[in-house]
Amino acid sequence: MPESKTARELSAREVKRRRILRAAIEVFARDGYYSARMTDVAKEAEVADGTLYLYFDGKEHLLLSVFDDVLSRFIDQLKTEVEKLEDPFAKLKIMIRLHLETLGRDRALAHVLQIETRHSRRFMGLLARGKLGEYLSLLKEIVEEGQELGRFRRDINAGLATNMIFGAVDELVNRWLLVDPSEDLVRHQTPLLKMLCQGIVPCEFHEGAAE
Amino acid sequence: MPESKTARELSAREVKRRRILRAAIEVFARDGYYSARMTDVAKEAEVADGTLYLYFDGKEHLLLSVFDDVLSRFIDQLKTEVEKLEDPFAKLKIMIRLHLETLGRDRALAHVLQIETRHSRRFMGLLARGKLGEYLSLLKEIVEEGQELGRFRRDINAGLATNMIFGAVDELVNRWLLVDPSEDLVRHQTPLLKMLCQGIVPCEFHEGAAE
Amino acid sequence: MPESKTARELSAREVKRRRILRAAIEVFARDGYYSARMTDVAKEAEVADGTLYLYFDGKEHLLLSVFDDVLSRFIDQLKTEVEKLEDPFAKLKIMIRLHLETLGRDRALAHVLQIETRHSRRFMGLLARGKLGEYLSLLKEIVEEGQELGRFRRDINAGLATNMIFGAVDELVNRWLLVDPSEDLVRHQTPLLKMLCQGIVPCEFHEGAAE
Amino acid sequence: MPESKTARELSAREVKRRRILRAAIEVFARDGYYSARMTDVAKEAEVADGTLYLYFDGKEHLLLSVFDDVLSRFIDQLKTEVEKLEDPFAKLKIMIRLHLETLGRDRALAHVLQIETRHSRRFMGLLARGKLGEYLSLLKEIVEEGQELGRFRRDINAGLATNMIFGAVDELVNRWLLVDPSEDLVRHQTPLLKMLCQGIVPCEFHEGAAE
DNA sequence: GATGAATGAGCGTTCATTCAT
DNA sequence: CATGAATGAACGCTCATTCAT
Repeated sequence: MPESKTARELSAREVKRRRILRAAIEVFARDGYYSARMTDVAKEAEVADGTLYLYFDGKEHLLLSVFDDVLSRFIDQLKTEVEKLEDPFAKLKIMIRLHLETLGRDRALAHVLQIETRHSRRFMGLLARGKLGEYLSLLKEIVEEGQELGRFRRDINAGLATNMIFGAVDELVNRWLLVDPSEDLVRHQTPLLKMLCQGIVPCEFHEGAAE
Repeated sequence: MPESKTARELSAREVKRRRILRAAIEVFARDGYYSARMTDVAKEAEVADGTLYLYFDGKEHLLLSVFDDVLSRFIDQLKTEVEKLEDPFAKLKIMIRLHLETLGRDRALAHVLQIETRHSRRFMGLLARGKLGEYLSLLKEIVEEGQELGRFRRDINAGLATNMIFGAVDELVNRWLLVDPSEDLVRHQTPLLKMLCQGIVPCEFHEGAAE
Repeated sequence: MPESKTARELSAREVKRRRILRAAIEVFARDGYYSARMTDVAKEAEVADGTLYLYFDGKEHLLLSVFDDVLSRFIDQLKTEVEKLEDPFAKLKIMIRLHLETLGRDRALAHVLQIETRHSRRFMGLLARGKLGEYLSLLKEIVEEGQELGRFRRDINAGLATNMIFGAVDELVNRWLLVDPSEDLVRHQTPLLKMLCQGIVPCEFHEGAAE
Repeated sequence: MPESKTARELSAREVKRRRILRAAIEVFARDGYYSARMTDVAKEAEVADGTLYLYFDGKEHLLLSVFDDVLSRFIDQLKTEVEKLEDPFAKLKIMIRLHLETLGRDRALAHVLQIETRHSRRFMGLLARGKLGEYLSLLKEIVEEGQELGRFRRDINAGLATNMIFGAVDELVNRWLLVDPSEDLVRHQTPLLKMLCQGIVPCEFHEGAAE
């Protein structure tokens, strides 16, 4: 019976699924996850309320699916791009650029990923152990590879470095969303990368600052 | 009328206010802001439900007050400590240490500040324009002062540096809360500071990485 | 058009109808009428959801049909057996025996008939005016016949006697379902019949008890 | 704190509780348990929707409470009356009379007890193990006492006799509700009692019928 | 006839907030 | 000031039924 479904049928289902996810992004971004009503998501997706539940297990699962779906595609893209490169520094550069580009071109999505998905410990725990963890692993691998090649400092903890890089980028997106909504997010890419690589203290003072 | 209150009366009021705030921290941390019920906060504070509204304007104001109250005291402490110091680098160091210490000694509080207060754009906007903004300004001033003195790189954007520093510390606290709950938060202080100052790339490669 | 159907076609339809009815009995018994979902009945009957509506007008009609179908066959059987007998007492005996046997061999069915079909006045009214009324009439006829022949007391109201007999048997089935699920239902047949016939008071006290 | 409640306060609470229970009886009787909406019960009781939940745990608990409350009072009354009497036959008589009188004077209540509370196995199980079980025990004790005194047949099973008596009375109430709504329920008391005591077969035929 | 994806009306329950005491 | 009983708006989810294929 499932075999009788043609590719076109499956695709029709997927199309509707995407429409619902997109609607969820818009509505969650507009009203906030808690204030958003499922009926409004349905309206935005132009389906009946009940239809949402044919595609997702409930409101929370819908939010989780937005996150996973987007991050899955993002990670796939990232891997493709990263594989083309040799230099860990270049890899790091492309990761930051794609991160900023992806969110910078879709405010609603950025809003949902940065804010609405972080509303509870339980939910953040789910994310951390899911696709987000995968993203961070990818980042960490690049750092470690760079350390092995001697391109990145060997005396730093790779996990901590990953943490700093992600924290800096993440916070940048937050500022963009909350404080400078009109600015161009990607323009910070180069200066941020440079700062992450070189630190904020000139080399001649590294000794003193190392203390 | 308020003037007729004696110091002891005011203090009694303040004591109860603090008790409610502490109760809110515990309950919000335990149940999450949205799941937490005002009646449970009242129970924890050992006051009647209605009494909460004699001290705070509502649930959201209570959360906001937790944030502001804690941050106010934190900022005061910070200013006192920072004023004692001359070296911008030392100032930065003390800021990070106090940040990690303050949250590291109080998980419930950390949880509320890191997670529960970030549930919506509107709320985060409020925070950013409030005490959090003050904290970030303080941080930025230190960076700028360091730049003027030549202790920090002059070719970086102070705002962006502030962003990076805060993002790294903030993310570190997040990881501690969500992933390594048993670890000691403060032990990352020195390595993180070093990494922020020196970057992740050895000085000899700075040219290449600066690109 | 219906005439053009061959016997085999009708039979195929009837087979599916029966399969759905049986599925309904199982699912209603397992989950209760209100909690039962039509989709589960369909699944149990191995037909599509929509197919149910080609055979029955809806959920309530399905329940009603279970009742009517089973009772129709039961009444037919009863009439056949009763017709063979002359003695009203023997007729009463066979009725009680068949009643207990039929339900005693099919818990799911018993459950649906005893409990699920009695959930509302409207529904019970429908039943009382339908096949159940027919069953009670049959019972009443036997009582009246017995009275005419002098085998049953003439000074009792036939309707009331019918009521007592049915009530006693019905309640016996209920106890079996709810309290003694493991017991053998039919073994009560003889003692119950005897009690219905002779009462609970010894003949010598009938005068005093008649009062 | 609870001690500070005066008798008048407790009574005020109890008064409201009763008002809600009465409203539930009316609404459940009118619309049926499943169709009845809590908001209508609230409206009938002239309280806010939420108030219902300050007195009862939910819709099902409300129904259960109707049953338990009424039956508790009924059983208390029954015990009082029964204690005054010596003769088991007289005790049986008063039980049947009170049963028919209590329900006969309150159709809505009768409807809820007879029909709406019997909507599911789970619910009937709850009832059987609760107050209803207590009522049946009381009845059984009377039968057993009568057997010991030789007033009731010693060769019958007391449980089965209890079953017959209750079944007959219960079914009588059902008929009254569903078929003869205008009739007087209590007028059947004496003939029913007589029939239960003497059976439907004249004494001279008892031998043959006993078979 | 058979299918099963889509529909959308319907409701029990929660809980922040109020206000009479 | 403090209390806590009462309020009532708000909404996620279910599932019987329909109908295009």
